[in-house]
Amino acid sequence: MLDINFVREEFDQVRRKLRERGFPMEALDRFTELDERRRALVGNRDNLNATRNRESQEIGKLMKAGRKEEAESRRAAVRELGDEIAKTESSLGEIESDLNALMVSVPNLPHESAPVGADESANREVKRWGEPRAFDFEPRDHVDLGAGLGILDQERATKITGSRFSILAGAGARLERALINFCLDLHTKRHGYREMSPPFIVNADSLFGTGQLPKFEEDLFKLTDERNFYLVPTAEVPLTNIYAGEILDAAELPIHMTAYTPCFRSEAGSYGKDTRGLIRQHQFDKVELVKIARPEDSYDELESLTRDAEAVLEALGLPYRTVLLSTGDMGFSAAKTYDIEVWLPSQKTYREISSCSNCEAFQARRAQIRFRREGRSKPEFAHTLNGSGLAIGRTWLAILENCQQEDGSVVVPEALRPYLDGLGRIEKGSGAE
RNA sequence: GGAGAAGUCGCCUAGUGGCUGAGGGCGGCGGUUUGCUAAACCGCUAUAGGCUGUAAAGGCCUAUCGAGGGUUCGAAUCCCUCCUUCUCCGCCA
Repeated sequence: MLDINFVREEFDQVRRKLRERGFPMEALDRFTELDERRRALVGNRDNLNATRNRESQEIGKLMKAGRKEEAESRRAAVRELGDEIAKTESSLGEIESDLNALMVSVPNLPHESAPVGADESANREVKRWGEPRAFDFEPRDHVDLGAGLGILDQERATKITGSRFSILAGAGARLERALINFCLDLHTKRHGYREMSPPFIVNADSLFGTGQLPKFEEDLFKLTDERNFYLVPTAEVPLTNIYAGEILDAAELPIHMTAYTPCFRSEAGSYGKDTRGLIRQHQFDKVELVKIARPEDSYDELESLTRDAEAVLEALGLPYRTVLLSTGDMGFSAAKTYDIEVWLPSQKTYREISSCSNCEAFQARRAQIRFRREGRSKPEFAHTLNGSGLAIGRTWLAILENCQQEDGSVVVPEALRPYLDGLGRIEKGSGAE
């Protein structure tokens, strides 16, 4: 959510930046009118309340003094005042809910450094690491490799649940678990993040806080439970909301957290996209990085968070590139986003494996995450950041594809072997134990 | 799942309809005193919104006693619903 005072005072700038993002301008047109009417009604209501408070107190005094008739005669007038307050209150309620609906649907403003453009074609590559391997045979994709090794079973998963679910088996399942532990160890031991194990089910308030609700409900799995519970679409939601509604001490910042969770996404509207393999699943694992930082530090924190995610790929020896997303390609809550894309030999292209964003105060304002500087200053909204470090499913398939051998086996990256009892190569039968 | 108790300004607590538009204590901040500490004493002590105003500030008003409704001229206080926590029983990884 944007600061309403900022929207009012810098309306032209807000319009320009939202246009760069592709936000429909018509939606903004009602802002000024709603905002002005709201303030007028609030003033009105407050004055009426003040009068009523005074009158009621008078009545109290009269009662105490035993002047019952006088009190009684005043009572009727105050009752009418009450009706007027109720009327004002109800028109104010309508305006506020309209204004709130507008404010809540407006995406974050892009940072100045984000390339202006309508879609991913305007993204700017900022880094490339590693050389895509030159194969002396035709590389297979991870579906062929995984099925061939008996470590990936999509058909049976479809039987159990449906499409876009999968079963990892034997060494495939162990590889997934190894990747989770590897990522967590790297981020906790080397990068200084605190490991958290949050709920995998969250309430609607939490999803509102990070920006998934109310606009993107169709992307979520909602429980039929009468409580408004949802499966987590990413650990960003529970982690960022840990400090919702709190005022932190400045000395506590920055907070660096990491967590492994499964992620559940309904992938509504993505039918026909990436239907083959593990690229786009309804359930996938992810190790997430979340930071809560002081505003003046948040862009440095974004750089280091992105570095922390890149470090995973470097440790695994997987070639990647990092792109700075354009204004039109960024997510709802982000002010600036780097996507990290891993090289996939089967597709001969880089595919997203991590997305690292600075949300500035956008989420903090929704979730009321504040901090107080030393001394007695007013609480300020913190900045929140998040990034994948990494998406485990996509890392799993990237390893299969990049480390495949002509015979269909897969050489395990050195860094991962301690997590697999020294297993150096996944070949047929190697995961049977 | 059943039975009971409770949720007040960072913490503890007073408060059963109108000097509570929330009192006290602790903690914190500022000050007085002091060779230095300590003690003592004095003052301050939340968040949000509106109006006004400014170099900053300040001033006035409103709302907030777990949340939301209701009764009333007036609700921390009475009524209803919900949430959370605690205790006991049952079940359970």
